[in-house]
Amino acid sequence: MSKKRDFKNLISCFPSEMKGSEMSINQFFENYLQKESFFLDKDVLLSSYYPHEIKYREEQIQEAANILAPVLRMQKPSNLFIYGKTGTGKTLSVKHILKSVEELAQKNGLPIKPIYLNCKLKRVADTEYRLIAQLIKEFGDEVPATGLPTDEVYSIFYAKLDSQKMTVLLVLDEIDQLTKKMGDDILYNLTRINSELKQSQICLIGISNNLVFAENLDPRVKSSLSEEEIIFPPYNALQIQDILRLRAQKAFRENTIEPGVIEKCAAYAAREHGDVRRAIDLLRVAGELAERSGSLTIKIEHLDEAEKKVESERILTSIITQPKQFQTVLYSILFHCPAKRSFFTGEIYNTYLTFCTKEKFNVLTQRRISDILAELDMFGIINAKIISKGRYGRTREIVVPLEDGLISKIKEVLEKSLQL
DNA sequence: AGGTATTCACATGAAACTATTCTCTGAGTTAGG
DNA sequence: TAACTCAGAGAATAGTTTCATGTGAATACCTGT
Repeated sequence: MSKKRDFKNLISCFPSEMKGSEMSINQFFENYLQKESFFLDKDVLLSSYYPHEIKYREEQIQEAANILAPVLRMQKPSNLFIYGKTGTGKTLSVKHILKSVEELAQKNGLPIKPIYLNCKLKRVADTEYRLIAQLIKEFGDEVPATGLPTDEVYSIFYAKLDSQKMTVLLVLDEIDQLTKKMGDDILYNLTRINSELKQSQICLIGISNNLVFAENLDPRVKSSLSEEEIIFPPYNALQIQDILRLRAQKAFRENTIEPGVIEKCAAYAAREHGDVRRAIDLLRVAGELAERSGSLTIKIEHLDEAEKKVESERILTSIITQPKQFQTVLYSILFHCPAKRSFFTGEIYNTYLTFCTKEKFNVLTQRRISDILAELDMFGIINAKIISKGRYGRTREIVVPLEDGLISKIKEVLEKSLQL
């Protein structure tokens, strides 16, 4: 995806009269090669990068390690629950611990199996069935994607798990997504697994970025799931600066970043509840933009530009991955934009109706549109606030917070996708 | 003037339905011995 | 008789519909001054 984009940008750098001439392409590539890149190692700034040390999380890691340590003596550790906003290093820290547990286990020949699953991944672990199916896969077996009763899958899993003595450390990342969709029966079943097993045991580690997640759980589940809890506080601006500097040192050549850039980048992220991932992403994009524009250093302008770009790209990608009806509804909203920026549910439903009849799409009920609007709000594409207009009813007041340029870009994308 | 009852236009919840994809099972069919 | 084919029953899942109930405050209506 991003490679494609890079390529497009490369091409658009040509003066148009040179396009198609082979000489100039060679020339261009040669120049490109000769010019020193900003980046020493771009991977450091990718979300897949795995740092050796995790700064400002020593305390939490130590605590988690204390709780999980009994596993090395083949005792069952308490189930653990980890809270913290996005980009506060939860996943990274847990993976870090898992890795060292795994290494130790391997060295000493202990039968410990750490498993990490992200419950948000669509079609991987976002339902009860798939979660168990994925676990079975971890044990090197396959189970059909559908057609089997869930209990059947459970018993296969039990058989697998109990076939030899072992301790499983099961990490469920974004566990709130699981219960949001399926209810907390799944968690209840998971916590009960241990009583079904004869020789093996399983220790659950739940990760959630919803701080009040456990509050609305079944009390039985809650007590057994969160025997221990760790909270990951958000990083403050200074800490983010420090982390960014560390990464930047590895990623960029010396003296490529102008003073103030890191500080501003950190400030952006601190504003977004201390999300470091976001900050790192921002820095990378700023670097790419600076390099492309031929600048010698990364300036604050590049950072500002990067922020816009990251945001609009986030929105565009989330739009194109949505189903047709979502796009249709969004198009109905944007239809009157930017002339009009605020709408009520009824208005949108009406434009949606006329639009659908005109294009011969099948029409959904208002009930469904209401849900779709709520979801669009969650994505941050629109701002929907429920207001009461007194005698004139209760409705969502929908505001489109996007810039005009982005709106027309989105419209373009939607028209292509809906084949208008 | 002040209080309360209504009323609107949806929001929100739960359950049921639809279509798709896939497995499992058992009856019927076929080919080889 | 073993192997193969194929239809039908059952499941999981995503997306949706149907039905029922909830809701905040501007207005209509009433009450007492």
